[in-house]
Amino acid sequence: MDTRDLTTFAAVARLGGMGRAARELNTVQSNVTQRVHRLEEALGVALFERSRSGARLTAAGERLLPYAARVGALLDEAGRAARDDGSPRGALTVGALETTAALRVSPLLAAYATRHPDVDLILRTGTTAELIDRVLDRELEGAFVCGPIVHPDLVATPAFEEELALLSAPGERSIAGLLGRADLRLIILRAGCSYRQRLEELLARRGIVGLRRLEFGSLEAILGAVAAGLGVTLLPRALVGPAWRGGRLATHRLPPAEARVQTVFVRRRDMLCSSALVAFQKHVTKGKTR
Amino acid sequence: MDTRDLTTFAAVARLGGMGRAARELNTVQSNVTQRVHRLEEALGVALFERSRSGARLTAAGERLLPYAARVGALLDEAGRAARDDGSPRGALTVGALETTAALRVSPLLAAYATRHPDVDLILRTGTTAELIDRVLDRELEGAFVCGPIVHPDLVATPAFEEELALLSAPGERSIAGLLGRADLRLIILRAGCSYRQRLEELLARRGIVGLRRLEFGSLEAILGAVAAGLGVTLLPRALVGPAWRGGRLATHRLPPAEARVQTVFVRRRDMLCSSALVAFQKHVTKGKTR
DNA sequence: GGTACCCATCTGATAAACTGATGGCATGGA
DNA sequence: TCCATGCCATCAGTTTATCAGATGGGTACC
Repeated sequence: MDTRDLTTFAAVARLGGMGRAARELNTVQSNVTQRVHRLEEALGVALFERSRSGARLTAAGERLLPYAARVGALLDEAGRAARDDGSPRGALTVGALETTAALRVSPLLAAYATRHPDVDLILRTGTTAELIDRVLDRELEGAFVCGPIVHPDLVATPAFEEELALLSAPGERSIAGLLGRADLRLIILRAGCSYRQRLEELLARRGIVGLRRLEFGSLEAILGAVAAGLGVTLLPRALVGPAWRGGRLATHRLPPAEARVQTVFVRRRDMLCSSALVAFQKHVTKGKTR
Repeated sequence: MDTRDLTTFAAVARLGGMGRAARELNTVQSNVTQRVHRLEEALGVALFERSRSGARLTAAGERLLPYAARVGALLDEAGRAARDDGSPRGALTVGALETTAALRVSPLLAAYATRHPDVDLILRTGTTAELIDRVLDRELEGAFVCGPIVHPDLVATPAFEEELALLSAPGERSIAGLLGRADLRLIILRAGCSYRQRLEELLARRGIVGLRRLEFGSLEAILGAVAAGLGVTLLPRALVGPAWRGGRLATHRLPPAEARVQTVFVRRRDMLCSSALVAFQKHVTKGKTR
């Protein structure tokens, strides 16, 4: 069973046809047909049901498909393991929540980049759910997400602890007074944001439901909107930097049980830790205890 | 990275030379050289240190080697998964302790063979340690061994419960009297036998250490030796069948804490369960509750 | 009854792998 | 010292595998 036969097989399965797979693989249809045939002959089972509209996986094909991906991932990992001589280098792709990226990761990356100049750092941002999907798909070696995370294929290590606070325009001093306003609106970063859910739970516990939502694409935009009196938001308190302190924003502290949120670093349990990643995790831990 | 490149690489690593690998792979040395070269070029690292006496793995080669085995195992498993349509067939290779094989597995296999005629059953015997090694090496799909087994890569399910008994030649009625004899010898099956250790622990608790040991290759030989008065042994009580009951052997029952031993069925956690194995485990469970 | 799209098959061209021979090199024995 | 041995690298010729492109059969849809 050849590696390329498997990737060809996977492409046919994914695209639902040999011709389409051929186009994607930059080859011709007859070639794909031949590879699939050879794979079927080697296995002794039919992998596709051919029809006028393309090729559909048989039961045997369905069983084989996950292995194609696993073999590919394993070969990838083998290459990285062989190349990785213990000194961090190459690309390190990690993910982070936008808030974590803004608040914690920048200084970390700066120190890391200085210490390990041979590593090309790539930082992707997204919501907890998006980042976890990407870690599971091996697009990211790891990610900072909103904890706690319990997943059989993931390892989570505590990285940071944040204190969330309600932010509003200045003027209202008490949370109760703030939340009592009829025209209250929630300002959130994006649809799947972990803090959005926390904010809604927090309000629900106070009997407030069904509020209007405003969605903004960046943290600065959110803070600006809050300062302009468009609504309230829930964000790490430390995120409100000096530029926003001087009376432009009001920060309402919450009881510890609601305020504290842990940011964890997750990675696939079965995936090789590159030296670059090991060093990165060391930096994170060092930064935490410091 | 090609599959054959990896197997070639593994052969060179194992045999310590390209020429030797070529002989094993039924090809010529120049070919092996070429494959290794290509692999090294693809990875960008040297995998072997060439010398007059052969080829030795570099650090990068050491890191790559385990992946060669893993990829091979995964491809194997992929093939079996694709072929396995849910109805048990093909080869099923399991292991068992000699005592378990004699006492429990034979009737099980008979019933299983009748129920699933398309399965070629292969039973290997050995000690617990040997069998576990073979399961870990994927030479066996599973094995009956002496429990309890705790291992991160293995799953163990209880299969049988045995009552061990001290066996001796007739004449001595009490265990104390039996063990008090100065010329006492232990008769054991083989070096790594799990019951041997239990027997020695049992004697040690009674202050008896440093006894002579006799080693025999088969259960029948052991029972014969015991009957002939050569020494004592520790075996499942049920193993002493009718042929040995009529006064030729004395069975000394032990307190439950020492007598009870559980036989478990172990298999690799990460390995595909073939339909033949699933059906086999079902038979085992059925036999247990019956 | 075209037309479009699908897969299977065939054929010649191209690329890759394989074989066998050769050479360099170090070692160990006569 | 010299030869035999065993090792790997390299090269050239052959065989094999892979590829691209064309063709044909089949079905669905217009």
